Amino acid sequence: MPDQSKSSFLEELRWRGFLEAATSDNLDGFLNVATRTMYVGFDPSADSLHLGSLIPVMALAHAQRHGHRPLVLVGGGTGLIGDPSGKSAERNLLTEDTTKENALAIRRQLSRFFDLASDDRGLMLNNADWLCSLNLLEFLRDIGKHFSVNEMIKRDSVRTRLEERDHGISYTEFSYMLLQAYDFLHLSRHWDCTIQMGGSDQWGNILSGRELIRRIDGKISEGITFPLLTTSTGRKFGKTEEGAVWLDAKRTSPYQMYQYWLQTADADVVRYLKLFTFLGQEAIAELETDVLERPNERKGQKVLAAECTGVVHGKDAVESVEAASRILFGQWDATPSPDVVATLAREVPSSRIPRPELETGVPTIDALVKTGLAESKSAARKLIDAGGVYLNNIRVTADRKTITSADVVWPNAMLLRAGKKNYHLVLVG
RNA sequence: GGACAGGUGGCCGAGCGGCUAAUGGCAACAGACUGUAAAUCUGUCGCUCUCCGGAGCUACGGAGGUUCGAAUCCUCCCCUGUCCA
Repeated sequence: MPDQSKSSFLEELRWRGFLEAATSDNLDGFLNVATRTMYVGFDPSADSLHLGSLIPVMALAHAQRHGHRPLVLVGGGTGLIGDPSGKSAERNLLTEDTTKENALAIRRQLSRFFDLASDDRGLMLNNADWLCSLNLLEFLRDIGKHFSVNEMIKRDSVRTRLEERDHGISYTEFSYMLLQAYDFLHLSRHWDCTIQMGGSDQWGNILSGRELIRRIDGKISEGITFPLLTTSTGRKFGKTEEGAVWLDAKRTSPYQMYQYWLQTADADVVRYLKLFTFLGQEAIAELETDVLERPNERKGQKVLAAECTGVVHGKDAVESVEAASRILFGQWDATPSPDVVATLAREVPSSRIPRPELETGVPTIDALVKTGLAESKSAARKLIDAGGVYLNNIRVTADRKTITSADVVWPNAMLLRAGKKNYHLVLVG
């Protein structure tokens, strides 16, 4: 990892578009003086991060590259309470054991972005370790005393909840900001953590923590918030129709992740290159020109997809995924080698069908449902009617086609497709 | 605890005894055009079956009831919001 000066960290965040707001105008000076420890909180409700968490992850990675110490705070304690407004029953049932397991999985993923091997390079803590043993009376007396309800209810996040018709706010949720402020205080005391970063919705919480530290310990700490990312079409970044794009290959295959990045809109691609790759300013400027002058080549998207998928899943995975994509979206290969089929089988969603079943014939509709390309039989029927189903790249027409062994044109495999880009490889045998 | 207002399909939001699988908008999906974009146009959008004409089943917070017939009326319950000397 390149060793750059500490002060340029902020500059890097700035040109890459990470900076939404900062608590001080003189953060440069603050960062210049020493190696700073800076933390971001992560939610351990799943055993994997998804692309929505990528901005803070990248920010922490840049921090380490600039000589600072990233601190990952897993919200194991706050996760036990859960967000009362969230309807997800799952979240409230989180046990301490699950959050610990999840934290381990998340740690593995983060290690691909920055070094967590030694405490002085970067570290990961779980707030369950100090929140669970809190004593209510002591907490109210020592911490609660520093919070003015008058100010708390002025918070945007609280006020909208108070004013909105159908959402109230429970006492538990209202107290959440105290806990997060307390986290910051704890980290400041025990790990010399002086900076908290987070999404722009965290601004208020960050300020609370900063204020608490100032009042109780008389120390100065700072905060940085990141912009809320939306796609140019207004959709939430990192989500597809199927849900979040996860970093875990078991949840979202490298192929799917690669495809997600590849489908980035022209209007977003440069912004994403800055935020989600480690490419330098010149390299990105070059790609920007490419996107402007030859948008149809989608070079920016290709680099973005390769870089991002590469960090998470490794270079080999990228090569394999690119090969698969070439076959599916490039020239149709009527007689691929078994190698090519194997590559596809690794990257594209696939399933297996026994040859005897094919001898009797499988209705296309059933195949669509079984492969998950259609949600129900009637959906599959409608899909065929609309002309959106392809077997081995040939449109399946409305007649009731049965798939038989005669359709196995590839070595022990058939390619089923719904729409333009939903492929499913059916392996035979 | 009381008074009032609400709970309709992924979301918003109409309907307020039969013509309602439920207007409209958004989202989503497919097709055309393209660059595996965007915009636009067309179609689809509860489930199952279909000779593609349609047929059956399940749905309007939950459970009962009135009625030939209920998302619509009644009773009880649950949930949400607003207000309360």
